[in-house]
Amino acid sequence: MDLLVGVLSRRLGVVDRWELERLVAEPPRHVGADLAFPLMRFTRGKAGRDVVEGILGELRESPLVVRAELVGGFLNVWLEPREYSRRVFKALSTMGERYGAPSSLGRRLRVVVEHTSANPVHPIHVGTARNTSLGDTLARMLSFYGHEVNRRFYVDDVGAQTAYLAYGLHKLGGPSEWRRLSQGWKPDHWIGLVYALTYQLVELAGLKKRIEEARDEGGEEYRELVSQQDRLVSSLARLRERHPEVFDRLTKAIMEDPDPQARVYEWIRLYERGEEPVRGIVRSAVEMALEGMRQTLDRMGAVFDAWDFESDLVWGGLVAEILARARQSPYYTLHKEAEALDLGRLAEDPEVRRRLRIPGALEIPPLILRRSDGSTLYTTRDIAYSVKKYQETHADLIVNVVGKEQTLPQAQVRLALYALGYREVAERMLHYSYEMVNLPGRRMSSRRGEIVTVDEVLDSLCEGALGEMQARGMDYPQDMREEIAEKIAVGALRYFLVSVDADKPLTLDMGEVLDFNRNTAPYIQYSYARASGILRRAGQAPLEPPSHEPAGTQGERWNLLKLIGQYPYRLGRAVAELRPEYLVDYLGRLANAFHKWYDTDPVLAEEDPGARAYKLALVGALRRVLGSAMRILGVEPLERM
RNA sequence: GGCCCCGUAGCCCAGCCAGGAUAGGGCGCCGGCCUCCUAAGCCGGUGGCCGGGGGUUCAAAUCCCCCCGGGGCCGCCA
Repeated sequence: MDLLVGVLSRRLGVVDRWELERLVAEPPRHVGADLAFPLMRFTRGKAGRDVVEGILGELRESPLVVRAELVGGFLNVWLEPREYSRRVFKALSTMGERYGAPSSLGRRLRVVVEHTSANPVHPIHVGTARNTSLGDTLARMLSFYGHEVNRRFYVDDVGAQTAYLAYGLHKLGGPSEWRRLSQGWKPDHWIGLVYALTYQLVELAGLKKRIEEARDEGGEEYRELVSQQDRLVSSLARLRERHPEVFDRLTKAIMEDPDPQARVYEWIRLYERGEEPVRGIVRSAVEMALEGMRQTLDRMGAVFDAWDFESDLVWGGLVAEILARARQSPYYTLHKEAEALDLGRLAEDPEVRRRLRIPGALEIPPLILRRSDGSTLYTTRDIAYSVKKYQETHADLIVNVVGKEQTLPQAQVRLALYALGYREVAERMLHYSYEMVNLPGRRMSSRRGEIVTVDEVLDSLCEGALGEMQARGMDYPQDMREEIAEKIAVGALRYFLVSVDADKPLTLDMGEVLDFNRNTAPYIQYSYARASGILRRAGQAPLEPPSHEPAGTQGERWNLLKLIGQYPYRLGRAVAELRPEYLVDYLGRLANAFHKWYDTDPVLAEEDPGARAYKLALVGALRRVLGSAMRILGVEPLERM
């Protein structure tokens, strides 16, 4: 690959290696070559003939090439397996565990990856799990590649949701009483229940009032309100079953409150101003939720360098600073009496759109910064947060893993930053968007308390893995079986969630994920376990580069070797384009090539000592590459399964 | 209504940005392979107007235009 790109670059006068590298392809099977390159676009006209001859001549001189020819505009190259093998093993031995990463990075980038940032009022659900899987995988990819990565979780504790939660919790007593009531519950699950109950009860109280008022008039509106009430009541009835004591106490307390809705709105403002006791109550509530969420994130293998509280941006004055700047800005405007930025004009500049990656013809409505009651909006605080992320890290790239549905607000944040003079920040921000995760036949709603949590999904996957092990008669001790099942479950979920283009909606069919159907984490883990088994039985240190390569580096063995040699390029592309699914695709191919070879060419039964040593080294190389790519994807390599 | 994303076998997906060889995988279905390194594996078979139409090009799944279908966004929510 390096050779080919080098020769092409010289002969074609193309300086951008990346441009050439991306075009190097796998030739169709009927050709039988090892590498292919579409030359036709570079060699139009007669002048091309000399260039082609030059390329072919130079390639043929290399010890790495046995054959090179031009067919139908394609440059096809056949590699010399022994020489190729020598080079791959050399790279493996010099790079060691870092094989796959570049030996010298052009420039080590500082990258912020903000991900997950789930609302601290309920457990993490499967949609968020996609965010976590993508974000953590991107971070691992970049970090393995040699970049400096800073992983951040944005705690969205300002606004209506935490106010509802805190208001409800307050009605139940203080933190010690919360602990008592949540005995036997995972903290975030209990929090999620209290949040859903509080939200619906407050809603119900408001509804009752409106029904009272509309009673005399009757008619369509009245009937609509009553049917809304019926839906709420039946939803509440389902929630009561989960925890009758909490339900009864909350219902009593909230219904006694003359105007719960107004109380909650008041709490939003009080918290934003940082006033006690609301401040303390909200913080304790959020801490409790985070405690539970952290357990789940640990389970998924996602760790963070920083937990940034939204409220700190408000209390610390950064939000006020943004507002002050906005008032000085030519884009400042009043939108129906609320302070706003009119970014439409700025967004018309094609140069700005390009630099800030504003999609297509996306129209930019005015961005409200502050409600008429003086409280700020999420997006306003997000502008401040972006500034903070940059000020603390001076990152070259700030990746925000945020759902697709926030495309507009994300674009508004970048434009606002640009308009307010934070141009560097704006240009370095990347909205890494991903589509929703659907569940067949279920609509999730955290307000109704109807969500499918990551914990449930992992438990269920764990059970499935245990069942499979049982069916296969694995006689490992119980605790070992459970440990393996857990690693399979986490791997299966993470692998699945990053396996398809983030732009595509994903349907998480529990049956399908449990099926472990093909290019799945367990398939890869199984390959790793197989390779480990061979090396274990061989009882020797793997990856000693063989003193000589035996003849017969061909067929399945050759395919496997070629794939192992491709790891640096595959990983390089995945990192450059931030596409973890490339790695998933690669792992699937690699594991498949190994299984094919495994089935046709025994390692341990090989009688020729040189050949045996070589095969063992190949297994060792495979195992290292598998392990490396798996760890990047957050899939635990398993010695046995 | 405006805008964004998606549409490739019965089902799921890669390829599209940066056009090139006979459009690749997987699941499912049918049929094979365990006296031998883990059968969560391997082999064979089955299945495609690449949503539809037009255009650009020597060449279109890929680029442009129109249309259809699915999802999302357009809030003093997040």
